[in-house]
Amino acid sequence: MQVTDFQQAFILHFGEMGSRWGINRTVGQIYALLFVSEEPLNAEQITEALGMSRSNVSMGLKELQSWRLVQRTHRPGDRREYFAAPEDIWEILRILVEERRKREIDPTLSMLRQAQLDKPEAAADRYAQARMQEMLDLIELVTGWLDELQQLDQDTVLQLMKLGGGVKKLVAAKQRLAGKSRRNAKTH
Amino acid sequence: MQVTDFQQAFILHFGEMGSRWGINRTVGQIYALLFVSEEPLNAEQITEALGMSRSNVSMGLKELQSWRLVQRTHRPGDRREYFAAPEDIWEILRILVEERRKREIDPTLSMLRQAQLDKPEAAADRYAQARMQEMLDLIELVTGWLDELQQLDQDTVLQLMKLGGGVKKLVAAKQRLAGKSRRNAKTH
DNA sequence: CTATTATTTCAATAATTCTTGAAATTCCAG
DNA sequence: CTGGAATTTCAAGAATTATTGAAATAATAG
Repeated sequence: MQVTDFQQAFILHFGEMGSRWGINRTVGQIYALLFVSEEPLNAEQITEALGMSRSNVSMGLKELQSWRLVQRTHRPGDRREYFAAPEDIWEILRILVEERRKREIDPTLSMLRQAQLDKPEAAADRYAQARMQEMLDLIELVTGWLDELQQLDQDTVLQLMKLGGGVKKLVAAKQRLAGKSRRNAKTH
Repeated sequence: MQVTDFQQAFILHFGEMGSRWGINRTVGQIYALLFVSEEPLNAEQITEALGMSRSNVSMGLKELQSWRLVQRTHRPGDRREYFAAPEDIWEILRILVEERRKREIDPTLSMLRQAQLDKPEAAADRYAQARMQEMLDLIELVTGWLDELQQLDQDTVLQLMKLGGGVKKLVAAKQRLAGKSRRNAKTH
């Protein structure tokens, strides 16, 4: 297996961006290669295409699997494993959001929730706790919303995004309706 | 300056998460300290509170400034600089989104756009180009939408997020209206 | 100006992360 | 089973990144 110059530019870019994305160069390159390859590739092919060691490829694939970013397949009469990026790019985005959230946000959520169980005496600590509460509320709001977006069908999300700033009118309209029907109800 | 145990838990957590967030331990700790401190702090206070070297604090503050995540202030009759995290946590989120986008996404957007200028002959390259186009379209859709969200006033965003999955009905309603008014118009 | 304090830069070294080849393990056809 | 191919693990070395103290620079009070 040999990569073309056209593919190479993409692969090298992903390798270099890798460090900013929290993966290493190897992992970035492997993923880029799989992403632009029409057919699944086995480890040997990846090794040859990228010019890195076989063990490095093995570790890189392992990491990509822990991210759920590659699918494993087999060819009949061939006991080697073949790897591919998911075909659907929305699926890739969904997985990325989920995994990054699990690694980069959830641990902090736990810590922030834990901190709210305390009942600090000192003024400095009470201020700190209030700040942490603000952070916790914001993260819960945003991640909760992402959860709901993920439940939606793709077309609704697409329409919402294309709507862009136009969503303001819709939300305003909704507010008026809600206000009307709640005029005699208890607000919370 | 000395941090309390309550603050310490938060600071150490941010230090450890730093590597996952693409900043180093030092920078994470400095930011955490500023975030939970009611008053702005000078470099000397930070050094003492976190038990790291003065030069490390200087570099860390420099990096946080490049992220626009700290504000510099002065006290009358004191020529030292004082640093603080922005008061408004939405502002912090907005800046984080902007800066991460600038560092983690924009370079890739450029590369993907560049790749679309090619007119590859080989089938493999044509497939690769199509995949890059898919990626480009998705990133442009999402970042374009984030841009529009940032233009909106905070209350609208808050309402939208609280709406959660309920946005589906709204979008569907909007679709019906649009369909009606476009029935005799050219679709694009 | 000058002395003193505040801040930054920089080169060294400490710490961490990445990459590799060799060895160990797993897998399966025969 | 057994032998060889496929894959993973691991320890060592390479490369990168983080941290520090010392020196240089900048800022300002007197």
